[in-house]
Amino acid sequence: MLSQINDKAIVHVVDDDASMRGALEGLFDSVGLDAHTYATARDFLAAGLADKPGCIVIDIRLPDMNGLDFQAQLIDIGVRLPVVMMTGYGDITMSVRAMKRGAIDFLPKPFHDQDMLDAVMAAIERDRQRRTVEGDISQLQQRFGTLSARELQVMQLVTAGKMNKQVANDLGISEITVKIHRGAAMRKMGAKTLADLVRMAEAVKPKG
Amino acid sequence: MLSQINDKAIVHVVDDDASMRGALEGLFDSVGLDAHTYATARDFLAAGLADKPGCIVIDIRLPDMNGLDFQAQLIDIGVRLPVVMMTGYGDITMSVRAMKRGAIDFLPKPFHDQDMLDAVMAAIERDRQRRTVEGDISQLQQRFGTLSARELQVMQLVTAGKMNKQVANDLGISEITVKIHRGAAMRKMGAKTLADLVRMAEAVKPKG
DNA sequence: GGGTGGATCACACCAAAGTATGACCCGAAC
DNA sequence: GTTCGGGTCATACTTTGGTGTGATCCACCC
Repeated sequence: MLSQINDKAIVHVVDDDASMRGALEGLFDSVGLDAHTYATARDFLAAGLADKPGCIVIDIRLPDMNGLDFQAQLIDIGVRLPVVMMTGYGDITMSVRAMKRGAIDFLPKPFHDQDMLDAVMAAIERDRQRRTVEGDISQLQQRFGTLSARELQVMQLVTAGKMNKQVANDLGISEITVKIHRGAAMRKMGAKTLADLVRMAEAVKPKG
Repeated sequence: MLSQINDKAIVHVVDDDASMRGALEGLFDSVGLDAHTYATARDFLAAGLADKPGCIVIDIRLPDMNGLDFQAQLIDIGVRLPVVMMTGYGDITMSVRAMKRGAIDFLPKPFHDQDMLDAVMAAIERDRQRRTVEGDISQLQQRFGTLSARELQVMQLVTAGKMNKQVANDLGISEITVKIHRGAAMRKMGAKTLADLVRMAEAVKPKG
């Protein structure tokens, strides 16, 4: 799970045109990128590699599904791989829709190899950064998971700025018990100071 | 400065076509939006309204400047108004470039009135949200400005999790002096608790 | 030259935080 | 039924935090 961050990035190419698949595979190989190709959206999903680091290059015209719909579906099912769209017959409306949904680039065919490489490199970099940030947060969330119900309550009130006695009052328990839970929360979270704990609480909160 | 947040949003329309300017002005008026129109990029800049809330609708073809270059220039000179591009002859490459630079939408002419209104409404909302967030931060930064050099140093070390005696050691002063600066910083920043102060420090830091 | 504000520090005192020891209750798991 | 973890609490103690009073020094400004 955490090792994914160090996995080598994979470039997934989804295009019904076999010659294009071959050309792109050769292009990515030539710069040392690991490329997987698929003729259909279904093939990509069946491969089960959607959680690994990398990005996905999608042609607008696919046998089983419109490329834009595929992009939307990926978002729906939680696949966060950055998308590079390409097409031979697209129009402005399509490109704008893809970009609004967060596509890294939208390349009309024929494109220059370098443009595709630039887009893919940017996509991989974005994916890497996202995984780094989310990895840190999931690590924190994991630690949060080790907190007991009481410890979590106490921690929330403490990081909100309340004093031990206020927390005790709010929870209907004694101050000494609050201190115990507070200390336990600090230990479990790996926070050496209250400032650390506050930052941890802030980092996890906005996520959801 | 802060009152801008409550100012009414202005929709700036930059298009060399007088009939289009008139049509858009009528469209925006019809939904209660305050519209200003300009024939050239220069005219817009001369109006000096770039800091007020709102958004800007730009035609790709302008007399004095390409619309994409205008968009890039706005970014360069720090105008953060959300951009809606429109064009009668654009291609995919243009639309992608505009979207990569953060345009809200890119509408080929002729467009449906509703599409333009949707884009402008989304642009105004984004502008509003940005101003809200940045307003909060600038308010904090203003308070930071009232801190003396020592108070700022102490606050930074304190929010980093150091104890008063550690801060005293780091700065080569006595602990009692640290307490005084610390208390002054709390008062000036309007922080009732250390947790508040930590959050303020966090909110200002990532901005830069 | 007197006023202002920043920085420094001491002394004293109280409030709050943090820790250790020991204890009890309870439910779930073995 | 015994063990284990969570939750509860008390007593006692030390360390930090926070405030007030009073004071000195210095730079700057009118």
